[in-house]
Amino acid sequence: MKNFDTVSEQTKDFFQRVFEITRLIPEGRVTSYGSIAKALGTAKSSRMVGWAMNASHREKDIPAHRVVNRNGVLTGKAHFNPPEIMQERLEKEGIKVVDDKIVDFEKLFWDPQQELGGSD
DNA sequence: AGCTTGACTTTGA
DNA sequence: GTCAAAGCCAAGC
Repeated sequence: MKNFDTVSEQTKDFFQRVFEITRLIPEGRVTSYGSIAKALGTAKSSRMVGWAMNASHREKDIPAHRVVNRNGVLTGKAHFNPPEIMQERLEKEGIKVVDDKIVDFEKLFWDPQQELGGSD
């Protein structure tokens, strides 16, 4: 098991921001890597967000299962402890998942910028 | 120092 | 609508 202690300080800090937003995701809601990345101002590095989710395993309260790709597909399910956990947790929160895809994804989509910006 | 890989996104055909 | 390729940033070998 590799620790992310080898990553740069800047990257660690980046992870923390991703975790912070991921923790803000309400139950029954989901978001995409790109949206989180954009909320952080690094929309181009959506991969880095996914990478950060890998680091989320060393955290405990990171609802990484609420984070999917832009298609609403559970691309990262294979990276979970038991891969099936991701879908199970989503369904437990009231989210329907069919063929590793979230049903009504656009309706369940949660935009982090909406919370951070507070433009209401 | 250079090439490959990765929980992604966007654009072109 | 789907498929292929490029862009992107950092880590691993």
